[in-house]
Amino acid sequence: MKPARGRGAAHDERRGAILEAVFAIVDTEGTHQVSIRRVAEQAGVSVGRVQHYFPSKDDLLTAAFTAINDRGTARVQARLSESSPAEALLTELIPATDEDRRLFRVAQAFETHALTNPELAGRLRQGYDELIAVLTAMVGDAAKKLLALALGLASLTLTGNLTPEEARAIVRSGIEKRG
Amino acid sequence: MKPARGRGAAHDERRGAILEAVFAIVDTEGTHQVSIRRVAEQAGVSVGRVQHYFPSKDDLLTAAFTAINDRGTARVQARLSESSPAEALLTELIPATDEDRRLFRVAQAFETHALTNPELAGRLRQGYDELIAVLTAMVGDAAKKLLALALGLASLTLTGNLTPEEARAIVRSGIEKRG
DNA sequence: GTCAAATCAATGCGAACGTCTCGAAAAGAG
DNA sequence: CTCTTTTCGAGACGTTCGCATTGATTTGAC
Repeated sequence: MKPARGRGAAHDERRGAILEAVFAIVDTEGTHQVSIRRVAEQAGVSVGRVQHYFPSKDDLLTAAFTAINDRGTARVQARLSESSPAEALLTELIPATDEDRRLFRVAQAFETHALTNPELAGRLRQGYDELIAVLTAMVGDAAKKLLALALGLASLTLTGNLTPEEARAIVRSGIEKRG
Repeated sequence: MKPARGRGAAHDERRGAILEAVFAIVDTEGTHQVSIRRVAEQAGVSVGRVQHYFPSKDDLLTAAFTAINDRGTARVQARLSESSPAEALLTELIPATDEDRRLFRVAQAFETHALTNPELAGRLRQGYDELIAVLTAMVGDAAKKLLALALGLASLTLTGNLTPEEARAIVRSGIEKRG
């Protein structure tokens, strides 16, 4: 019936593989190149399978946006038990490895996309609000300022104007001055 | 001959009108909706005219990117003669009016687009480097930090997590602490 | 005036697009 | 086993895309 679907795991696996293909395309070729056919080709599956798991292109893009958002918040949540939470949290917002760069580039692409989509815009804003709330509990009124600093540093790191090391050093200096 | 083109002014005027149509579409519907036909419709001209002024879609998008970049730097340059240049410069990086929001949304869209286009990426990086150089002459080593702060605040303003007033107040506080 | 260049509307082409339908596998329930 | 449901590959549909071509009109140089 409803909860049948194979063994259950295969379902999520195949869904995830399709979303991975979306991320790969967005990262290397930009959101413009995302099409059902192109995604199917990248994932090495048929168009029919993509349509089965994501009935419309909008469903596909929305799911991809959600997955990226979840991955980002998971990344942040994983740092909340650290000894120095604020610093760990903020440095986690700076892309360091190539894999990080991929995640951030894709995230930025979807964030831009979300600005012209009311539903996604709402979720985007809510995600940042939650992050601000968590940070405020740690560092008080400086939360928004530190978050903005980290976001700006991440952006300048993606463009190549800053190295990840520079960016993280600046984040740390920002916390020390006004933790 | 070459420099003939009507009275000269008409040429640039019509070119500019087409680019304005691109901006309007990017702002309200996103970069995905930009097509030759859609731009022509938005501008109220024929497809042929658009093709005449911009032989390929890539030419059109590159010209739009350049125009947005120039508009942004012009905005910044206009502030360089102020009494308190650093603050004026940085607050100029925060969108306040609806017109500002439009400019920044379009700029962010093109910036994201540039991340997957080597040529545009180079120009984007160079633009920020020049801005960093100007700021460094004003406030020293704090330049990168302040620029990142302003960029992050602009981003959070676009998402609606901050009001322009909040953002500008935070920029000012950042300059005072470590001008 | 002549004439070449610039301008631009109209139209067609091939490709790619999102979506739908149909039927065949595959798999779990009974 | 049978049967129902899920899975999904193959193909066609109508639309829209970027781009090229064609020819008419306008324009400035002379």
